[in-house]
Amino acid sequence: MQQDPTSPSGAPGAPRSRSAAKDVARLAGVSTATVSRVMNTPDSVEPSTRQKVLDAATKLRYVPHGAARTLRSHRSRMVGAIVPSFDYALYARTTSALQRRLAERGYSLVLAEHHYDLGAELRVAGQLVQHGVDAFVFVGLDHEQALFTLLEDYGRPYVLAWAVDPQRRHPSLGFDNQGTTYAMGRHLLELGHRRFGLLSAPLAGNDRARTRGEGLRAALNESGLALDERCVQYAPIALQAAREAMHTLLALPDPPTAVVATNDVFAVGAMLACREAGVRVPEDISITGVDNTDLGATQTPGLTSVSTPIVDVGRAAADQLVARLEGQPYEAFQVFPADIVHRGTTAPPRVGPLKLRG
Amino acid sequence: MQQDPTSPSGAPGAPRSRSAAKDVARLAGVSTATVSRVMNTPDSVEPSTRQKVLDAATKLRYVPHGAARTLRSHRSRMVGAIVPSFDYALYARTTSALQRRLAERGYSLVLAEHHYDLGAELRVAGQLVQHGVDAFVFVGLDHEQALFTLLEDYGRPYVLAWAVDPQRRHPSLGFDNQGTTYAMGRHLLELGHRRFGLLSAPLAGNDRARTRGEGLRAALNESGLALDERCVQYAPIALQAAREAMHTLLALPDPPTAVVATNDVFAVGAMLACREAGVRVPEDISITGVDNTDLGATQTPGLTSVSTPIVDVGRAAADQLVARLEGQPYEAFQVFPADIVHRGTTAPPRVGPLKLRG
DNA sequence: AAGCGCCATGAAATCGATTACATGGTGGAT
DNA sequence: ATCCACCATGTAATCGATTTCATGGCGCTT
Repeated sequence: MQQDPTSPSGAPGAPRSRSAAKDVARLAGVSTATVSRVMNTPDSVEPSTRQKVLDAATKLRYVPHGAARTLRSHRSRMVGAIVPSFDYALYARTTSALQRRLAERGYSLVLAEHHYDLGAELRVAGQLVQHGVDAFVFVGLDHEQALFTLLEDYGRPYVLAWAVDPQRRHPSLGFDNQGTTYAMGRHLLELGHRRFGLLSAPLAGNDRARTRGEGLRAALNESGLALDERCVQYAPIALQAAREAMHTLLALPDPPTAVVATNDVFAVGAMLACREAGVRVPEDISITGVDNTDLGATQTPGLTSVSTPIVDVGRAAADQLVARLEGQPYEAFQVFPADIVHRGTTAPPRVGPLKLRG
Repeated sequence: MQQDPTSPSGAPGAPRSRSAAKDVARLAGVSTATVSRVMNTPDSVEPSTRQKVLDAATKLRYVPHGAARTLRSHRSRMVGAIVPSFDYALYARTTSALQRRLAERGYSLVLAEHHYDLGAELRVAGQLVQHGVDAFVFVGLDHEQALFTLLEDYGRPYVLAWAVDPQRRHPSLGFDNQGTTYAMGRHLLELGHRRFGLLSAPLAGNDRARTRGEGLRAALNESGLALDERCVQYAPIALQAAREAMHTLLALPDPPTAVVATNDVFAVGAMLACREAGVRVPEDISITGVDNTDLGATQTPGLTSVSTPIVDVGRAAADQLVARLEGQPYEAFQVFPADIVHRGTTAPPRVGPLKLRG
């Protein structure tokens, strides 16, 4: 099905006479300045004139030329969000909330991924600055210094989401990542667990993973316990990688009785590995996640997890950036609560040794 | 935590002296025309001159002004994708593949949702056209006629993804949606099922749901069977809605022995309902999904589903649009295979009546 | 050595809106 | 009745790059 590039299929090659402000001005018998005023500050123009302009604009199906507008006014009404990955349901939900809120306020969302590569994040941000994006949302606290330099050079407001900067150097909206796994650690300690595993994303450039790991360690330290480093596994955020990591843990001579995963994907991957190995959850081993996704909630048994306020974060990010772009007051730092959701994957530790199938 | 709008936190108010082409030109001792040529058609300028310009650009950290470039050249290097929802993992994966491929070719992705509202889709597309987006990806075949008019008026290439237009009026990349459920129907018929349920998204504006429903009906018709309309449930794409719809089906005096869901979310929602009602899958009832998501694959038992080639679709969409924007030949229509993935949710029908718990 | 054409480069018009400044008219104050 | 202020509107400069067109220089041909 080779298609000739000049074929009319899909859309014709040339704009079929896009009408510009001057066309509207001519038809309405006013100047382009007045057309512009009608579009931007309607109150500043006489109602009868305004109506003439609006009628003309409708008749000509006039749509302002965004690039021209941006060039002159230095505002594009586009907000960029650069997230690690669309593929993890969490980012998708935040992004969805963000986009919805922005759209309500007349802004568009430009979205990009960096696949956990902060260098890529910087490059993409540069591209978006070039496209004239007005403001940015980034995920987490870890970023290249050059990213902040870029944003300051170009005067672009930004907000970090999903975590709150303890030093308050950057506006940030999120929740207590460390608290999520700390709470899980406490819960499991109270159930009687003493030997823990940790399933984490690679730490480089990922403060969420790092602080979540620290949460568990903090809980253990409080009880005079420490994490055996052989029980710590790092893997990219994917079901299969988590599954393999869990198999490694299960193959240990003395496997943990409780495994804390820093997100639900890892936890579900771990459950998969347990199923394959014939290890029962929670009777033989307890597993917990973070983020409270449908993926975890629908497992058998349902995954005990922490509900993170990701929709609030998305909405708040939109609100903050729009407020800043429009010179309104705003809350630079906001912390939303994250609550543990008890389901069926935790129980007191098994007594006696773990028997693997096969 | 009120923040003064003029506060320096986050980013300073004004661009810290962005340098423009004329600055680079001055430093390199050339004209702005030459700077432009270095950026766009490097081969057309003397290597020594080119190097001087590049050095100057680096020194001044010159970044071309996208809006100015778009205004003059009528190209923004932005591609828009308007999907029903980010929240469904499928769209996220396609979008991810799309973005990655576009980024490789120097294009950015502008993303928006329409929440299954074709009017909203049209409005958002209008906004993006206004922002100067060069080309568009839409999901499915059902769209407002005005959308196509808009795109033609402004000469914007577009491609429909996730389905292939049987009349070939619009460039489209996808797979055989009807075939997915047809295959499931055949499979279940061969297992001996005669009484079917259908769990579907609302049909309005959703050709994927419609054709998937038709696939099952076609399979049944071939065997001289018909779908009992009381066994057809429509629900928004959400776990809870699907769960409730399934409870309705189970409460029927004569419930189906096999339920075909038009996507994995519905199927998993149905599995949830079965668990709650004490109905065993697949012994008491068979359930199938479409899209082969992790959500379905990790259930117990694993959901039998159809693997849809969504990553291929995303990549192909990027390739086609870039080719068209750059005047290269392209494939206007592409069909990718979708394969059934057998897991554990189908079995021959139970003999004897279904007993509900509680 | 003269002439021709090509290539690299510069000057200036241009894209389409916003906006600073200018202007004319209207209403209110005195 | 006069003057001032203000408001609605128009005129024209401007944003920053691309692109058309013009030009000068160089090499090649004969």
